Amino acid sequence: MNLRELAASLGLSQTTVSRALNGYPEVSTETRLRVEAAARAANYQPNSRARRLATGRAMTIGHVITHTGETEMVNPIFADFLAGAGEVYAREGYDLLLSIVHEGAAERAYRQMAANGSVDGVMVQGPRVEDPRIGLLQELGLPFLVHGRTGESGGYNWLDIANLRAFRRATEFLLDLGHRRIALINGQEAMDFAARRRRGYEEALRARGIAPDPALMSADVMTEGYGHRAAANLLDRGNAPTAFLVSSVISAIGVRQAAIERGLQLGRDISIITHDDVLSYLNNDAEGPAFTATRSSIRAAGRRCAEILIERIKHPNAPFVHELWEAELMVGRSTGPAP
Amino acid sequence: MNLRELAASLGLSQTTVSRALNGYPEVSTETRLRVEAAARAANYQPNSRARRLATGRAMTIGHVITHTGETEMVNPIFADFLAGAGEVYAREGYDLLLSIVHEGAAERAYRQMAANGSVDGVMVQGPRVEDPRIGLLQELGLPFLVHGRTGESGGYNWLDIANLRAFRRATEFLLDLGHRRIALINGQEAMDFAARRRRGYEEALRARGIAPDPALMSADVMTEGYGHRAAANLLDRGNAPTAFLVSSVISAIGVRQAAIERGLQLGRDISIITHDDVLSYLNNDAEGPAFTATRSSIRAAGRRCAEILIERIKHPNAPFVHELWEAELMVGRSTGPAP
DNA sequence: TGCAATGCCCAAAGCGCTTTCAATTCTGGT
DNA sequence: ACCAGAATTGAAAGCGCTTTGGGCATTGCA
Repeated sequence: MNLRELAASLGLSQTTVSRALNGYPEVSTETRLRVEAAARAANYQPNSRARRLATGRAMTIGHVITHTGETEMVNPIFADFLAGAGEVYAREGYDLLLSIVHEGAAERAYRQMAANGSVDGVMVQGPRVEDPRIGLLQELGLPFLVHGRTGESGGYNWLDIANLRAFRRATEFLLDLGHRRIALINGQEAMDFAARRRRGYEEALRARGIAPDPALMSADVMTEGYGHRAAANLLDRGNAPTAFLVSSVISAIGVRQAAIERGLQLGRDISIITHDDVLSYLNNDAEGPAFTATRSSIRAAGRRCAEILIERIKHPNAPFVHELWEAELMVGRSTGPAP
Repeated sequence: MNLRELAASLGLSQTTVSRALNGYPEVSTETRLRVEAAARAANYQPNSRARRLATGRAMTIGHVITHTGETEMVNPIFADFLAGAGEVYAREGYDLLLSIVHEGAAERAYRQMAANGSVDGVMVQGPRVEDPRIGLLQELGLPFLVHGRTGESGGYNWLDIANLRAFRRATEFLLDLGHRRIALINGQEAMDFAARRRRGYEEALRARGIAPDPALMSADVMTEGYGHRAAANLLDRGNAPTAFLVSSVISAIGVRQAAIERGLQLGRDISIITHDDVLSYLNNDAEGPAFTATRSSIRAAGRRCAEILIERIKHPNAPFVHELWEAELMVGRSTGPAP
């Protein structure tokens, strides 16, 4: 059933039927009701391809997700972020076009989306300290929103969590507990969030007169194995750290495992603070938080990011939106006074 | 730049330009080369909205992912599955339309995709033993492929792993090591894969004259917390199991944690076998597999599923494809003789 | 040389909507 | 009874592409 047939069956023009269904005012209430009833009865659904061509809007938002490096790893937090954003898209009538490509192919993916007209805007995730995507998208004139931000955080919309403050705060918390040798198990520091977290960590140490020790810091893609490996190395040396600051729960699980294998008890012999994105399948909250953590829901971020992006698409010339979310510090059972 | 302008700039008709770019034979090689060069120079990209309307094909595949139950959990294996499928889609020129909805809203999502014409086919993941989606999609006449299968596995395409055999094999492996009290920490048994795994487990036990003990079996959404809780309960009772068979690495991490908290050493005091979907961020292989596991890459499955689905879209009347993959049993450090 | 078969290209008709512009009918005010 | 203006409705022109149905040269064959 298409519009023409529906119109014919009602003895009306396509124009009127289209207007009635799209809520235009110049249709009498009586006809509108008749049209709506008929549409429902016939289970009429406007053809989205035709509508998109006619309106020039794609009613679609693009997410380009890159997998990193040799491991081809897909960051698992994307699933929860997408779930949050997807909720809002569905509510607002937008589709979500997902493109998972290797890092090097991202630029082509964006260019294609822009030239193609298959999306009205794109979501940018996991920005690097210097990220070519920002400039590219500005040049392409495609509305976009960055979850996170780059060093240069001026001329575009972003939503970020206060990574620096979160990690400074977490470090201070450990310092207050008497820890002096605190390790940082960070994500890749080319990523903006990781660079900020490191700065927060270093600032807190320096403020107490402790010089950051490069030997206590590592940075890599945040898998469980990486957490395990990095912690094992540190714990097996002389002068091992008494506390770990870890950038993701997944890596923190590896760190915990390394500690346990060495007979160390969490919260007594060793302390761990992790950043917790509140992933649904790694609930840190189950029976009281296992890990002390800086916490901020990635899913909630996804929701809000979608809202801001849609707002931008509707009003491309509105002033830029910058939203900075504080992470909360949740005290769990993985921290305690320095031994 | 659109087709008309490009054609005008070349002094050719739209027809010829369109044919030249789409590889139709009735264009002279000379003109084809001229057209291709001009298109490249002008960075011409056909408008996908117009093309879709004209061809009637959406060149898009829909994935409807449901989140389950109260926790609103998004199964993390979807990210890797999508990455695999996405590779193939990109290669074949298809887009991936992702819809993440609450379970109850899935039917509407499918109906809309079908009525709307926004996709050429859909991928169905995580089927239940009886899954209404199969019948719905058959009725809607939308090409689809099921990753997994249902009890009724006849009239549709699917790709599945041999869940029953994998878990029978794993159980036999534990029995051969002398274990007699083996716990099953399964996924929700309304899900087809979990039901089959349970049958494999029970078959293996019965074949050795051991009656399956309901007290040793549990089934739930496979989070880390669930694994921890279930294992803790079993270990704290009298007559605790000496081995665990776990349906996902994430839950297995919880099980391991519970064991360790009780001073048990993996592979000596307690054995764990898990199913490993080879998630990129939970590499079980890092420095020799930590867990003994039945293993099958979800990403490889995603790739193959995409291929089969696209094949189906191209040839809707081809005979049904059923592909059953064996999972391999990888022996790691988490299993040993019964104490 | 004549005629059918190719080869190559074009005009125009869709695809199924939205939207502009115009026409018609109804009002209310005079 | 007459007319401006509001209220409704329709015809038709796109949106930018693909594809059908020719048309005109050129070639191959008798």
